Amino acid sequence: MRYSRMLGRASYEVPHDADSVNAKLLTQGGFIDKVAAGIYNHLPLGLRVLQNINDIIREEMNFVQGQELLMPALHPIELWKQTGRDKTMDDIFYKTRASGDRDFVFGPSHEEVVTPLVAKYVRSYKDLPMSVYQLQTKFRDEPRAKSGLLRGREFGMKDMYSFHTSTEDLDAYYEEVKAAYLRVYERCGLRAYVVKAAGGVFTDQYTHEFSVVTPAGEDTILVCDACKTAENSEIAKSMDRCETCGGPVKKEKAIEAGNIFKLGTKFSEPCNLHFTDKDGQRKLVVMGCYGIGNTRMVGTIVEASHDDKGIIWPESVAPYRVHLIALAGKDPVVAQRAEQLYLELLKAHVEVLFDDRDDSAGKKFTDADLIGLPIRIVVSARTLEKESVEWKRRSESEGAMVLLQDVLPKLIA
RNA sequence: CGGGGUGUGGCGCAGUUGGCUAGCGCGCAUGGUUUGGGACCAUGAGGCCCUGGGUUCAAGUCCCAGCACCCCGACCA
Repeated sequence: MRYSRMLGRASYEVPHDADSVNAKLLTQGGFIDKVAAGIYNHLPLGLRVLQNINDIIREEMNFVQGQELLMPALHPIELWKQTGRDKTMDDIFYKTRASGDRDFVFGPSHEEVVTPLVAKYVRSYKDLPMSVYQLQTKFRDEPRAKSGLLRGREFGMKDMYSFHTSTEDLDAYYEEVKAAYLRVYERCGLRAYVVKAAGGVFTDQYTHEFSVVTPAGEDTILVCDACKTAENSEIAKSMDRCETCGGPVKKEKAIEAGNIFKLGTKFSEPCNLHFTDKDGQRKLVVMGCYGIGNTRMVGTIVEASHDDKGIIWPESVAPYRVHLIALAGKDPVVAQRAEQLYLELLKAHVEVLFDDRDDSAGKKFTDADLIGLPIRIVVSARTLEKESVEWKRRSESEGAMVLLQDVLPKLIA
């Protein structure tokens, strides 16, 4: 991508309403744009990050036999009346009235949609277990949207729902998903811990949260590095030994980046989701649900991975791998060699952002640091004297010269 | 939903006890000089001063109401 053509540009001015590191850096870097409190445009650069995260999530959900589908964002209120959550979740609904005075809500979650859906197809124990997921936009009228992408009123979420013949089967699957979640965070460059949680509007018990350690976190957790588990400090007051393995614990600030619930028959009952078991008896399907806020992940990664100059994207989610900078000035040869290298990388399908603007070196370096792509490659008169480029990683302070002819092999290797 | 703060070109801000043509920096456009860590000079474009009422000869400025955004609480992926 040519930076001169891209929608969204780096800015030195800090938005006056940027209330957190992720809001500030993502806005200045041209990744997101605020439309209203908790509602954002995901610009081309930001969407690429989100898509990379989505790809990782998809791979891990597919690995645990999740099947991707897509449910609607608009729900007839009747679906929610079935479970009574039209009342209990009333305060977070965005509602709308369609012609004929029919009421709809913008889905804050999808149990009320997925359970009747699955009930249309599941008849026998032979149809179970089964699990489906989607990447969808959720709408929740948060009393206080804030912190950039960390708490929105409209936000992206991967929600998966699993269906089982017994609690034992659910328990086993739950552990598989827990492991898959930890892989998602690890692949996104985050240190996450499993935290036992108290539940919420979804269920009374059996829930775990995934907390990512970062100073910007709102929660304080007590973590155990030995077994990767943690306790919320509100629940486990002055604990100094890990409950699970007895190892030492330490206090950390953390962001909740996902959670999983054992729903049991809470939804299968009101939604009439039954199956016929081996013994010929009609029984309720046992359910679990599993959520990761994918848009929140974008913000979380920035909170966890930045310095005073800007974002430092982990390679796995970076919007482009290479930031190619041409310091050509009025020298047509430098411009041409940089252009040549850009085309060569493009042809080899290297994800490259090419700063082809007619701007000073300082501005280009500053912008590159802000945007935070993993590898910065500079082509200038100085580097070309040695038939080379300067190659510098965002995570390191010093670069090195690399021969032009070695650039592509080094990237592909 | 309680308490506090802010609203002025695209962005960040200033604007005196109400007063005359609403400023500054960044960005943008044109020309020129520059080019390895946020370049410089010149010229120029761009403004329902959040909205609606009111007070006044006169409102960006004062009063009332509303809306939006931010902060602190209660709630959450």
